[in-house]
Amino acid sequence: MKKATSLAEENYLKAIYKLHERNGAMVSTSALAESLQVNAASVTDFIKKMAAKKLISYEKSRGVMLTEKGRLIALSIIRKHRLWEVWLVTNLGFKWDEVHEIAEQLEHVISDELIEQLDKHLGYPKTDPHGDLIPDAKGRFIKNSSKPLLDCAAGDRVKFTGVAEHSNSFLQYLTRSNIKLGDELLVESIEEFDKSFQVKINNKERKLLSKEVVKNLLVMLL
Amino acid sequence: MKKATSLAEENYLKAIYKLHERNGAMVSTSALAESLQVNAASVTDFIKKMAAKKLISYEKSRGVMLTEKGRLIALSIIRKHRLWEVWLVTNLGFKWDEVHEIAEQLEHVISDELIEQLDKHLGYPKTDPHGDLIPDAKGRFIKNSSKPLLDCAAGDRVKFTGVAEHSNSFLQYLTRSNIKLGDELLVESIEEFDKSFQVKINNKERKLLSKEVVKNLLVMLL
DNA sequence: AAAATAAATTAGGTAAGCCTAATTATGTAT
DNA sequence: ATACATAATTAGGCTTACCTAATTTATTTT
Repeated sequence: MKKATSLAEENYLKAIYKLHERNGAMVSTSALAESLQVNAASVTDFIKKMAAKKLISYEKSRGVMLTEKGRLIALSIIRKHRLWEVWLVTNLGFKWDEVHEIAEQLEHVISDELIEQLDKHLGYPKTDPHGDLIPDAKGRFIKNSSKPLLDCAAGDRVKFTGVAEHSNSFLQYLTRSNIKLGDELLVESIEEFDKSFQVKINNKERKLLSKEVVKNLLVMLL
Repeated sequence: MKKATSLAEENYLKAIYKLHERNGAMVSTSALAESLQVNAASVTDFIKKMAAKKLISYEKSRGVMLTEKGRLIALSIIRKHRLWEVWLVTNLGFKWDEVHEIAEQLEHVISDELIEQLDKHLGYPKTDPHGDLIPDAKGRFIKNSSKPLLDCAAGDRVKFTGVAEHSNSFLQYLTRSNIKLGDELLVESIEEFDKSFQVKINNKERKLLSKEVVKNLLVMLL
């Protein structure tokens, strides 16, 4: 029951995975430093050690990428994080904007048996409370075809399936606006000037959503 | 959300609490070293720092005791550990001999809100899967009057409420012997020579239990 | 292309929590 | 009370993961 990967390594791997997912290609020292809230010099230090362990590949002054080994560990952390989030929301009654910090701690608990039992207990969920996909035990996703609402056209009927922005302020804005995962949205019109969207939610309320909002709402065409 | 008490401190506090509970009075450096599986010199080092933080009182070469502050932290860790064990057994289907290591990790997750929600979710259990009492959020126990079966007399009818020994081998022995928490035990006879007990379980099976076993079975008179 | 700016790296340090080896206290037996 | 054994402490080191300051490398701007 010895720890193969330290807490810090797990956090670096997760951060690299997420930064790569957002921006593609190599992840820079400064991006990592910003994301992990540590000094860039510490990052340089640390990534050298991780490269020596073959968790990442590192091109000096150019950035890092996950190796397959590193990618699988990152995905297992993400899997744990998202399963715990599901549990916190569905079993303990937390709100979607309250679970991140707690899941950040729970994700580091080590026990394959635990996480498989948790998965089973939750009924093998495919997504977390923010609509993010949950990889399986082998790091595989069931990809879906969601895209930003911003990319939709007037007249489109879509289902709200996830968020591209996970800040509490955005999640709380959606909660206050009574927009929930799974809601049906009808794009009634798009304002040319500022790309704000007039939408009808669940065939009931009408709402005006700013470009900043529609950019961060992920939807699937119905 | 900064950590007031480090992981190591939490483990020292818990170990001191448990050693004190078992042996009373001051806890020695060597007992702590043995319990935590670290070198005695490391313990001396560490307890000096903890004493400086007023988590324990330390009398050089004599041992340590928890301060009220330290005791409350120790109890909060024990509370978390036991609540998680209840969850692992009742919700995830683990056996009573499979939960300790996982709970050792979960007990360090920090969130008062989480632990109170968990407590509620579990229906405010008073004991963990081994019959150990769960302190409330303020560190208070509802004391019960259990004692070792060894202290009982022939003819006593008792309920099996807990174990004094938590090793997996003992727990597994009980499982194999089909003796579970809550079972009713009738002491039919006691062998004078070796203090082995002939008991009848739930008014059905007869079993012979060695002194080593009856010493570690905690029971309440019915 | 040179100069200016930004990003990354190197060098040298720190704190936490552990270690071994050497020394000092304490408790026990004679 | 002295000698012996055991327990505790001190001294000096190590590793992990961070830091600051100085330097080097890469990217822009002029």
